[in-house]
Amino acid sequence: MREVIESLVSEALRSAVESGLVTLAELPEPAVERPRDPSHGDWATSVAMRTAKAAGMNPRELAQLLADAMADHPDIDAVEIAGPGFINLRVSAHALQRVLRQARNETDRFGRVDLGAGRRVQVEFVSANPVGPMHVGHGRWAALGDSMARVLEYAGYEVQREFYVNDAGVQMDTFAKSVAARYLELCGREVEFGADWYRGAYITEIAREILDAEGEKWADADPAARESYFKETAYMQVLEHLKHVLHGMGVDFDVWFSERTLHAPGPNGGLSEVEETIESLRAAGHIYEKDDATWFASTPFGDDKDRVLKKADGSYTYFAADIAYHKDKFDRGFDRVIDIWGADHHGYVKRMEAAVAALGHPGKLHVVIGQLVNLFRDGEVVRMSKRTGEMVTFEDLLDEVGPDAARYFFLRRSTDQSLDFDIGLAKEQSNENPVFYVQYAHARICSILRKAAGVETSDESADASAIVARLVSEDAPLGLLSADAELALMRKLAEFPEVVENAAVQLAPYKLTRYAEDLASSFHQFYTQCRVVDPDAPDLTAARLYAADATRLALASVLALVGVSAPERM
RNA sequence: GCGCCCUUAGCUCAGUGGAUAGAGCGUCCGGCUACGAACCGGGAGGUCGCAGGUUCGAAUCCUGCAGGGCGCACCA
Repeated sequence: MREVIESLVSEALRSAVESGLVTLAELPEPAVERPRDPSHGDWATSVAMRTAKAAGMNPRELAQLLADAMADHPDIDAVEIAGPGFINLRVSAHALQRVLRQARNETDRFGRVDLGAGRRVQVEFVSANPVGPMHVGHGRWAALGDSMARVLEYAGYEVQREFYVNDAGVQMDTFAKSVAARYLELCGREVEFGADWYRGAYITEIAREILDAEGEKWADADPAARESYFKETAYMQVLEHLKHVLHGMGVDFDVWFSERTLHAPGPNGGLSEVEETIESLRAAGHIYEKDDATWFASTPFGDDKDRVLKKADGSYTYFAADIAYHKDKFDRGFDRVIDIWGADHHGYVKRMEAAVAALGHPGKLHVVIGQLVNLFRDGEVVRMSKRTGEMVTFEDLLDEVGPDAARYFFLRRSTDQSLDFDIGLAKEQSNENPVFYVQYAHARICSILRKAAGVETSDESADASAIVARLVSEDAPLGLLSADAELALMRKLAEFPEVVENAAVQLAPYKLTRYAEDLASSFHQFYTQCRVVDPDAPDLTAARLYAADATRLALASVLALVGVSAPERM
């Protein structure tokens, strides 16, 4: 619809200039917007005010000239000049009926836009260290990344979801030592704990599982062999656990990328990817040696200071591996790479962008910073402490509130806003809970359809699509839909493609939950004001069933983008 | 000290340089003998943190200040 309005305004400007009524050196942007106040119509343009000075006219005079040129379009019902020179446009019922038909005919493709044109984009998210359970922040980033991927797919991109596994480095050694120590304890041995070792209860659980499976045979084994075995075994257990928990919320990754592969020697004992990456940066003149270390000159790309890649002791920094990882991503042919990081990593953004630019892909990396989650229970802050092990994990939360509520709540706020998550509210099946509000609208529509078809709600064999196939007719007289609530519902449905586009462009899935609530609200109002099934008015019933079904499909689509189920009964 | 994010109704938050700044919750008042009341309608509630600037026009852009969060490693 936006395109229609924009071309309408541009056309009016062009013809005004061509006919000599207005003198302008160049045609301005149409400056089309959605008025905040519905009484100002469906669309408005401020182009007359922006252009008045250049045209040497007063804004209202110019506006009137343009308005006259737009009034005859079949999608436009009314054109008004308002305030200092706004041109307000009201969309015709004819155009709104076309939207209803689109929603019905395009079903689960309604609202798709082609921003991506098949370009390949990778979304990397969660990437929790494989040494312990995920916290609720990881849950938020999981919901965020997956929904972003869904909406990008809907917007015409080819999307890959990836999880970067930090399975190299000292934390893995610490992890192995910690598990081994608990194992020895379980075998009744005296052990001494390092100050920085992991002490969570899950460490003991992993140790116990190894004990149960293998007995005490590792107690007297060579310490190095024991640690190495425990590292791999515990790592695999944690990795499977991560996959399991994420899958429980409907998040499945295409690729689990191991950091170790970046350090492994290349074919025939050649350079590792990390080494290769440094050499290619060196060839491009971005590397120098100082104080026995190898440095990346990141400041020319906007970083605060240069960064060490290879330390004086010969080992590589995490950053070096991360550059190699991003080189690997671009070598795999992605046109665009999106990383979702926790707020505690935001200081890292500049250097990573610098590295990507130095690799020859400036501007192709987009880092989204996800703010943290504060847990509440019925209004009280849930205090958590890693030290005491007093902690609500992502898995705990998912078990308690379920995947629909978890995903929905995680996506209700903009990314750069920290999130207050109230466990009590998420579980509540009441009008205070927005998940239920939206799902209820969907279930209610399905109920109406069952009613109209004479199907009992208890009859589980009849699903909505089957009922609709024989109940809702393409010939429905949509011209009968003229009540305020009916038109408002149609207008809200017409917004869906714009919402998808905004959510995709701005990488902002929270726009979807907002829209879902708006659409549900428009439907509930329609339901209250307009009786759908009325045996005395078969034509009106047919038209309203058509509108209800279009809404059902749009609600299902937006919930699918959020990753939340659309139940037919609740 | 430096950098990034945040500050909008009692609470939680929307708001693309546009018109009288919105929503949900809470609060007060109403609506089921018709399709699901897990719903709907109405009222009260604001110094958009503060101060300058930019312009036809600023919650939005720029500068400074205050408050809050998070970072500033040859850690990962």
